[in-house]
Amino acid sequence: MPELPEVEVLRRGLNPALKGRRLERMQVFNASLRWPVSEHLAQACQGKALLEVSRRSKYLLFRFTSGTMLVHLGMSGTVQLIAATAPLQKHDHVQWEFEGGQSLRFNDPRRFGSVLWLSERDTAPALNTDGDGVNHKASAAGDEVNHKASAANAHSLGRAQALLARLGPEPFDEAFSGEHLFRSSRRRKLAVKPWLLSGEPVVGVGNIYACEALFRAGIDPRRSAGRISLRRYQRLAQCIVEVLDEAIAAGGSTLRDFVSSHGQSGEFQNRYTVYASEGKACQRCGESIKRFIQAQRSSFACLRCQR
DNA sequence: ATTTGACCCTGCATGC
DNA sequence: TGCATGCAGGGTCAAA
Repeated sequence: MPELPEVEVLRRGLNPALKGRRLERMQVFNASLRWPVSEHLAQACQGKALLEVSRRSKYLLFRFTSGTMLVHLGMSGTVQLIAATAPLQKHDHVQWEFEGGQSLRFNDPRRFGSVLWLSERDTAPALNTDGDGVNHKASAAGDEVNHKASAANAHSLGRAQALLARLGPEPFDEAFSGEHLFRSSRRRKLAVKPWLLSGEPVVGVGNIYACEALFRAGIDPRRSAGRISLRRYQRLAQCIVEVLDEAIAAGGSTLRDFVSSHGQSGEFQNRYTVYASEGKACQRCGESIKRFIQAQRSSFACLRCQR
């Protein structure tokens, strides 16, 4: 479901409702997500005030006074504001009850999502993931009963840090530009579309918006990243920002199940030019839109307009 | 060092 | 109606 625009729409909906409120209780109904939800997570954030909901890439970051909770929605995850007493739905896995009766629920049929914790100490500085990973492997190998719980906790902690440490620039940051795309792509043979999806040159761009941005920029998704000119990358960078901006303004894309924190559907799916449009006429030239597979993902393009 | 393909899991649409 | 198949917005990981 969620690429950057959808996650950003959620973030914007959550802040007015939850910012500044104390978290009274966190309940885990099903801990088996992408990684097990740490048993210590609830204990770490309960009773703390939520300072702000922010976003990095496709991760929602709930900044508490004591640390940060990271929520990733995977393919099918949603978070919804709801009354704490509302009946549980199928695939509701986690609930956070805030003061004043406002609650947030995490629902995810496919369970590709994750809920992880970063303690205050590790939140701000420390991008020192190397030493971290080694330590946790060592302690997990030791595996005494006494240390089991803390090792599991430390592991999920290192996990969150590692996820954030590897990310490329945000598309709306100054660090992101055509020059950046051009420089970081030299000698890369990988096709430009899977390269964009890798999160290395830019984060938050998923399958839909990669297809749409490449169409706007007139670039064939199959072209090697290293064989695209600076001029064309400048255009692409601009198109990526444009597409994401427009999608956020439209409330995101609702293909199956995406809804905002208040249950609103997005509208951007009505403005796709190529995504999910196989066989339709290209809006620019009338040629039939083609679908093909790259890195196990569907790509859509007009092969006359995109070179 | 890059790049690939298998895999994580459920739900839905399609065709037989 | 049931059943098998293929597909889906995310990402990790081992192996080539």
